[in-house]
Amino acid sequence: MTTAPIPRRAEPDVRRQSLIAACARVLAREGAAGTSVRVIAREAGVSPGLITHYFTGIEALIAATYADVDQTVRAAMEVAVAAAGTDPRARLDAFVTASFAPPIADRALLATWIAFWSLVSARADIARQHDDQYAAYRARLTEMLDACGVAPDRLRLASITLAAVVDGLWLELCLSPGCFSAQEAGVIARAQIDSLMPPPK
Amino acid sequence: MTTAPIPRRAEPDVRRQSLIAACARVLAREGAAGTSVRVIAREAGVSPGLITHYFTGIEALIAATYADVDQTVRAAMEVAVAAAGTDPRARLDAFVTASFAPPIADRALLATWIAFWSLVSARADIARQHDDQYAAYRARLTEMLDACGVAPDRLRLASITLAAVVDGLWLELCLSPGCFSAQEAGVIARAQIDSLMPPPK
DNA sequence: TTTATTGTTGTACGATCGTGCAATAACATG
DNA sequence: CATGTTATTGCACGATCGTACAACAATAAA
Repeated sequence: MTTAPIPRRAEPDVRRQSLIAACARVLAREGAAGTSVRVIAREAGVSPGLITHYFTGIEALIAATYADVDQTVRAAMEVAVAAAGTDPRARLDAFVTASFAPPIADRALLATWIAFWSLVSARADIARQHDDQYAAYRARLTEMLDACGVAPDRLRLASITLAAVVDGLWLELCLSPGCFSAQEAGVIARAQIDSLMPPPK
Repeated sequence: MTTAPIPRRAEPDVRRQSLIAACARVLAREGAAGTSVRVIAREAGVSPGLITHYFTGIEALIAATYADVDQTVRAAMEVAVAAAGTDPRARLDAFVTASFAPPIADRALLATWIAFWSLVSARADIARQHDDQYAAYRARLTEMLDACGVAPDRLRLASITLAAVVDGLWLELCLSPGCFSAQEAGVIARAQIDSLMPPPK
């Protein structure tokens, strides 16, 4: 978890990434209320001024952190899907199962998500970023449901349904880990997929 | 939405409630980042010191606001259920349908929810309050599923499933209102209930 | 080695934060 | 009207906030 010490003078991309990682760590540890420029800078081992140098402000840093987390999640998902082989149903199962396992079901990730959500209501550009990322997520689900033979006129509601189930389970799994297990969440989500499948002929 | 002007000296319960309402309004308008003691006080038309007089701190006020919102939601739910008559399935349908209509599906409510969630990771007492309130919510769902004849050994997963679907739909409906409609959410949730029902004999 | 470039530091600024506390004002009781 | 109670105010305090900017330091080019 601890990052390797970064040389005093780092390449912009490396430093940028280290600031994003530090922001995610602070959000997870302190919560959104305790996340400030100075705390993040200390966490990253740099001076506070450097954050202003790389980002317009702290909200831009949170937005960038959210985008980064989103990309991490997406990559982990695709790895799980690729490992499941070529059967469309097996790939869809792997997709939802991965949603409840590390590194996706993680308190640190949730903290970033929540901090980002808290900006959606007040800032239009953040709201659009959320719309875009969520649309891409549902589009991916739609693709996989289509490959499983779900009828085209049912695709829209089916993807919304599956996204809602997975999100609801993921959220509660992170917020109240003692309530039910990741295994149970997987069972529920796969049963949900069953009920969305076209009837066998 | 605007509250009637409160007499300079109010009964403690009335004043307390007006501070909670002001906190909810500020959370909805400014987001969690812009919610401070002074802003809430100005919104409520009182001096900043009064908030310290009624609450231990701003986090206690947010926790109280969350508890109040939870109670409002619960009351609205029960009204909808009672209006649905005595048929268990009709009552359950009314329960989930009400989740996607005002005053439950509301941006102001969501803002309070998110602000509260952002405190869960960092504060143990807040985490327990969340656990308790969510357990009560699922217990109510379990009751209604039981009344519909769901087998006892399926009750646990069934209630978790339905709670996840409703939560996921509610969350996305509030965050991205343009993505799908409340009517569509209702259709999805009722279809979910269908698939949880015991097979007709 | 000298020069140019630029990542990085450190600090200072004004604003706002949450909180504590004495003073004030409204109401109940006599 | 006088008196006690308490809701409420208004301000001051120290801390922390986000940001700006001049100085510094590390690297590449000449």
